[in-house]
Amino acid sequence: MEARRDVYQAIADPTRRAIINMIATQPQNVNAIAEKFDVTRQAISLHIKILNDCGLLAVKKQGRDRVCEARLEQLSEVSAFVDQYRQHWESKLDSLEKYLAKLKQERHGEQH
Amino acid sequence: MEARRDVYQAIADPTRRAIINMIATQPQNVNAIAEKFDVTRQAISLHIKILNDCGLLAVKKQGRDRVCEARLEQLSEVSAFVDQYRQHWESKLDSLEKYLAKLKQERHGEQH
DNA sequence: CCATTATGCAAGTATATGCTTGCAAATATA
DNA sequence: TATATTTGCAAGCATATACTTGCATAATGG
Repeated sequence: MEARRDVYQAIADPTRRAIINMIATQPQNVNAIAEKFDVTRQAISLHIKILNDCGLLAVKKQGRDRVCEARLEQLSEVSAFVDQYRQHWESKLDSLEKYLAKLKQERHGEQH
Repeated sequence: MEARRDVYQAIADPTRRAIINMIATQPQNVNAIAEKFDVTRQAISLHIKILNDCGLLAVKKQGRDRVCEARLEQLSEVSAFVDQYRQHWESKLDSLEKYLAKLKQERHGEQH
C-alpha cells in the first residue's frame, strides 16, 4: 500500500471524503472519527494515514489522543483541474436553463 | 473490474485525466488516443470504457472508428465537493497574499 | 475478394486497496 | 500501582486495478 498517493487518489474513496467532511468543521481524534463508521478503527486509521500522507489533514498529538485537523489546501489542485473544463458543463446547464426559460415563455404565450 | 464506478474514481487515474485532457478540445478515436501513451491500446481501451461507464465521455461509431467525445458535466459533482471547502485553502492563499503585500510595502518603506 | 485497419473480448498476472484480527506501546485514571 | 483507554504496527485475505498477450470481428481500400 505504498504506491501512488496524491489528492485525486485520496478523495476517490467515499469513506475518506466522509472523514474530510467530518473534520472540516471540527477537529476530532481517531476514535471519535472511527465511531461514526461501520468499519474497524484500524481501517479508519489507515484512511487517516493516507489523508495525512497527501497533506489533506494534520495530526496533532494531545496526550494519548491524536487529533485530526483538516488541511484542505491541496484540494486547490483538484479545483484547478475541474475548473478548466467548467465551460463543458456550465454551458450545458446554461443551455438547459435557456431552453426551460423559452419553454416557459412559450407556455405563457399559449395561455394568453 | 466491475466495482465502484464514479467520477471520483475515474479521475483518480492520471492516464484517464490525460485522456480527458486530450479529447476535451477535440474528439478522437481510440487508436489516436492510444498512440499518445506508452501502454497498449487495450489498456487505453479499458480506460475509455471506464470513462464511458461513468459518463465522462461518449463514444460515437463512425464507420470502423469509434470517436470519443468529452462529456464533462459529471465533473460538476467534484466541483461541488471541492468548492464547499474553498474557504479552507483560499483563505490561506489570501493570508499569504496579504503577507506578501505587507512585506512589499515594508520594503518600500525602508528604501524611502 | 483479400489485405489492412480499428476495435472488442478473454485470459492471465502483478500489485494496490480496503478490510480484518491480534498484539504492543503510551497515556490517563481509579 | 493496576486497569482502562487511545493508538500504532504487523500479518493475512479477498477483491480491484492496471496492465499484458492473443485472438476474433467488422469496416475500408486496392
